[in-house]
Amino acid sequence: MYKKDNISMSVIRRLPRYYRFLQELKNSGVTRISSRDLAERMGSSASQIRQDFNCFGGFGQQGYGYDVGFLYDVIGKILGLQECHPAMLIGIGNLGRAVINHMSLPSLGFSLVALFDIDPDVVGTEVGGMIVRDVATLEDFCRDSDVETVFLCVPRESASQLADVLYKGGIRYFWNFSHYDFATRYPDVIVENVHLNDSLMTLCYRINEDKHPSHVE
Amino acid sequence: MYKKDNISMSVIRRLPRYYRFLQELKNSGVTRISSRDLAERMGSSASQIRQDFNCFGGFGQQGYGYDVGFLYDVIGKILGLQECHPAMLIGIGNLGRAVINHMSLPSLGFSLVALFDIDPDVVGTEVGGMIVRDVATLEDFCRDSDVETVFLCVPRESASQLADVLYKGGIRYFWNFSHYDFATRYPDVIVENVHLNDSLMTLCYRINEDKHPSHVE
DNA sequence: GGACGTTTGTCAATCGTTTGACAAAAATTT
DNA sequence: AAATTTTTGTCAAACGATTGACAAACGTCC
Repeated sequence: MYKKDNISMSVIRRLPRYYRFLQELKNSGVTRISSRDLAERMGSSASQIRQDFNCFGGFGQQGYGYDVGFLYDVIGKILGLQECHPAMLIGIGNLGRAVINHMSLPSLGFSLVALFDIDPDVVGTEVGGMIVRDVATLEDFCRDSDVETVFLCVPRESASQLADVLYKGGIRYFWNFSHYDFATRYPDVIVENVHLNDSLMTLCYRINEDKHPSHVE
Repeated sequence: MYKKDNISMSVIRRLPRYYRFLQELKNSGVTRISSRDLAERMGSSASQIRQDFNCFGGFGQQGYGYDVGFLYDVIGKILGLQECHPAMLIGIGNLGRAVINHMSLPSLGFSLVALFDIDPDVVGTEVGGMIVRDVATLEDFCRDSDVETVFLCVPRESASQLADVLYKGGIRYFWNFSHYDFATRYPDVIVENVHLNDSLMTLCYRINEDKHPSHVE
């Protein structure tokens, strides 16, 4: 597949949203869509949509538009969702369980191969068809497996304690819910942060802005 | 407080991160910091930090830098975290429970005043010191209360069913974990989305990119 | 208190992203 | 089959964000 040299993060972060909208269209039986139509539905611009898709080559046809099913598949391929990156998840609290039980990881390019927790009451129990391991065995597990991805569903302090073990164990890909900053500490890791606090603070700002226009107090 | 006319979202979304780093500095007893120091710790640039802060007025002092405690407080004020926006949360699953039990909402500008779920086994139970209400009573609750904010921890389908009830009930601020798109459907609402799927797909892309440089398959 | 080093606040330059415009290509209509 | 309409792919312009540079202000040292 053709691919522009430098795809910007802005484009990449829009791909999952395109994917979602195309899935919807597909499910509701729509087989073709123009950039203008799609832009209207998504609240973006036709120009941007065409620009984005053309980073990876021309998938459309003049006078016709884009084939919904084809485009959906193409974006899935670009994102690499057919892959199956083995991942481990640490922290079997509510958040960890939400990920384990309510996300379709295989359709997102991952498969969970191990769960860890520190709580003796949780270690040894079954969650999502797997037995939760003791986080004390994490180092061994990292050494003996080829897993490179971790979903980190623990508080900041736990994350800071685990960081070195994970890095030394060869983990390079982090889906990080903690407030621990991996990217600044390890130069060669790839981190995707989900900071619920940050998101909520941003909402707070925007609400205040909405209620008291043009003045910060 | 002074404030530039148009603060860009890029700046706003960096504020919570500044806030977090400043809190750390404060906790470890650091009382002053220069933009250069802070930039180094955060992996950003001194120039950007100064530019960002100066959107809201000059909080630093030449030859000295920034007072950590003061700056921390100022950013808290800018974000409006001293506010206490009443919010309701819908969807008492793992995700909802994670928010209820593990986030310090009062320090993020919110307070939970009502919980809703659709599951008869959950309705009536106590979670986080509150009794879970039946989502069937949502419409009444919206009418009788002045809550304008909802934390939506339900799947897409439930969100689409609730959307109109919420909007008609006067809800205008959404912290949205579902894949339902409020912003494109209601013009005058403020939505802060947390899309776990999108985040994970992005990680998948970046992993593939890392493993097979410069070629998408 | 004067000289020197530090660091901010700010402006301009650079860089990246989004938007607008239009030729070329395909579909559709007549 | 020619004319018209639709729509892409792409290039350039406009816009927005980040970086770099430097004067002015302050702190520190002697």
